Amino acid sequence: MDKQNRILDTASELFATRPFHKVLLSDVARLASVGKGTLYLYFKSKDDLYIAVLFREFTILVDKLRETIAKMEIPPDEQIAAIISELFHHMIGSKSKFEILGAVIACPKSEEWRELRTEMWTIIETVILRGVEHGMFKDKNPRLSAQYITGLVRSISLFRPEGVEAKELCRHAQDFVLNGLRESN
Amino acid sequence: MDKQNRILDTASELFATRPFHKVLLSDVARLASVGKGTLYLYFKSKDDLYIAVLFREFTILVDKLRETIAKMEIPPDEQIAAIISELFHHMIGSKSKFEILGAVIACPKSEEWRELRTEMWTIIETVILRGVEHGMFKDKNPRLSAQYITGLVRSISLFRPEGVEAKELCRHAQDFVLNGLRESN
Amino acid sequence: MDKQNRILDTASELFATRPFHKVLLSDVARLASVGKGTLYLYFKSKDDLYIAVLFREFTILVDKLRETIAKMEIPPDEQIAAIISELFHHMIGSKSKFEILGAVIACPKSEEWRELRTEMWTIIETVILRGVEHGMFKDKNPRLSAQYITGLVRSISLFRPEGVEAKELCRHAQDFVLNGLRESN
Amino acid sequence: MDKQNRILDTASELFATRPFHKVLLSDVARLASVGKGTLYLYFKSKDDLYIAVLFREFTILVDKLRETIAKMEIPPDEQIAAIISELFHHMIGSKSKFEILGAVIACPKSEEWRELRTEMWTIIETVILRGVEHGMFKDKNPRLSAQYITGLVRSISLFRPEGVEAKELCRHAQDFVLNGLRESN
DNA sequence: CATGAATGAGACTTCATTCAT
DNA sequence: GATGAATGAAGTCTCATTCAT
Repeated sequence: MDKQNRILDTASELFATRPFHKVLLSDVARLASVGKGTLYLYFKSKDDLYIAVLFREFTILVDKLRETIAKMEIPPDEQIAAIISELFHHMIGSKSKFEILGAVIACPKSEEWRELRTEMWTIIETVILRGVEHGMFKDKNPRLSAQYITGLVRSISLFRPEGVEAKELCRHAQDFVLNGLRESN
Repeated sequence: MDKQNRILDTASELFATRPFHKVLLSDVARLASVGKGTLYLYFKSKDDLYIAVLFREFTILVDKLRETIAKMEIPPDEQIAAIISELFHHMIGSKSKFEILGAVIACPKSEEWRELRTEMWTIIETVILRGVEHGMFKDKNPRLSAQYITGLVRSISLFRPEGVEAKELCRHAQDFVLNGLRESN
Repeated sequence: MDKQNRILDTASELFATRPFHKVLLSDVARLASVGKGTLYLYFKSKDDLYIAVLFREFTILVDKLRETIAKMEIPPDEQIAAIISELFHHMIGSKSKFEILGAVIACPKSEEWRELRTEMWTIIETVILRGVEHGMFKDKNPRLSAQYITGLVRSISLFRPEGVEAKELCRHAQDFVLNGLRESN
Repeated sequence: MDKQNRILDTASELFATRPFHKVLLSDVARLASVGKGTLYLYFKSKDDLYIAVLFREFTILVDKLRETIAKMEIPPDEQIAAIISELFHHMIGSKSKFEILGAVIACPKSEEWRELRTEMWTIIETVILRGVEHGMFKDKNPRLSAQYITGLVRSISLFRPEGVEAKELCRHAQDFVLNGLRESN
């Protein structure tokens, strides 16, 4: 793997495990097996590296979501379920990503970021809208619902209750969301 | 006000506005109008102060929730709506709290913390359970639903979509949740 | 006991056990059971307290020596032996005093100090001189020999060799010194 | 000279001239013409630097002694005289070393230290033993006598009496010690 | 007299960043 | 491009000293 990616991987791991100011660039360099100066060949500063890490993490997630939707020709409710499953597993799959995605907040309001975040929600929103068109869902503001989904999944991924199987957890969330979306009466 | 609280207030304000390592203890001291050394009379270290701030912030929220429930003799669904409203306004009321509550994660798993988090969810859970008993809700795992609610509110508070009134935002979230909880057919 | 002496005792103990900058006035106050401000009623500063401690320690030693000589009407060589014994036991009696007496160096060259140190040596010198008058010793510079005695005792008190009885140690030193003093041929 | 030694030299100078807590690392850095952070590349802490300084100082002395003995094929009594002279001049040569050697006490009882101190005394002891073998000295415990010598020299180096030439001072000490060592009757 | 909460100057130390190799 | 020894600005924290009670 090239140096830039070795650095990103290492930094990703570290930023995920501890707060920003506890992540030392010397650690990043050592664990990535590069010289400390090398970091500065690829990233302007520690902040820059941090942003790059967050951006890559987030991009990966959005790409996954996009793929999930793209390759499935199935009804909207099943797609929502699939999205939730995807988000959920992405989160618990690498415990490390929690901190990072939680930190997204801290990110500057650069256009890039807004776009990426927006894209994530738009993907979900689109599915909901299809459901509404099919008369399957009823939602006056699908964009908000899209946000609910991400927030909700984040919550249970982060503070995963003990004694509940991942599968059951995921299923429960799917039911809750679909219930919330469905025309109730 | 006593010094300890002056310090907590100031620190709360600062930790909320900028990342941990950009918060200088000299600033905290100056803005709280106390000597730098005084901070150390009340808190062992910067980390300790940070944790104390988070804890107090969280405690305030849980207290509010507890009160909200206690003083209302109304049906469970309205209580849920009230809780969501409370959470939502608490969050957007002080933009400052976002960062802090988001950071709760970073907190050590001390008993205190687990208890407080658990209590918050238990308060919500209890209301849901009452709804289930009344035949109003249907929920196989109310604890999870409690978590959904907090996660969901967090999400829309943090990334509040433009062009949507707070009231409408809140209302939409209430509908979504109540829909999700209600026996759907 | 009055506060001033409680403070001196405590400080003496602490300054003896650790280097100056590791002795905290808050410790002194706590262990002496007085308020921190009280220290400043009796001593101008930390340095002042330190000097006072050293001075008292040293005064006690010189007083002891003076008494030892005064009450004995015995030959000079036995007096020298007695002095060595006195010094030796004073030192090992309170392990604590080592550090302090070693630190005498640091003391300002105030008259008081010079006088006290001089007096100690003069006491010993006088005994040697008597021995010389009796034809028992031969010494061209008894003041120096007096210094040898104190330095020599200090050395073996501080780095007391293992496996050697105190009594034997003392005896050996006495022999060495007396040998050194005696007209050798 | 390499940076580590520049730092040690500077620190040696400063620690010798003033008490520990009056030695500022910023001064050390400035006088050694290195950055403040550089100090920490070579020494873990201020304490560590201090210990390193003491150790080097002491090592130099012991090396000198060793050389003194090694290159002389002369009778034991002259060797003792040479040792005393060496110790004496080393001490008064750099007034600075007093404080340092006095502080040896404070040093942790690490093996290194014990060994070095032991070696110093062993060097002297060995010479005395040779004297005993030659029937020139009589000493039941040469190790103790070795300690006397160092303590005694320290004493007169530190509190050097006024009006006495260095040469005479040294000579007197040599006589005293040799007298003490010689079979007296 | 006695106290100890409060102070703040300034110490030690860290770590992002640079630059000669 | 790659390195890591060197840097020094700036942070956290300590502790002698003060002063209102």
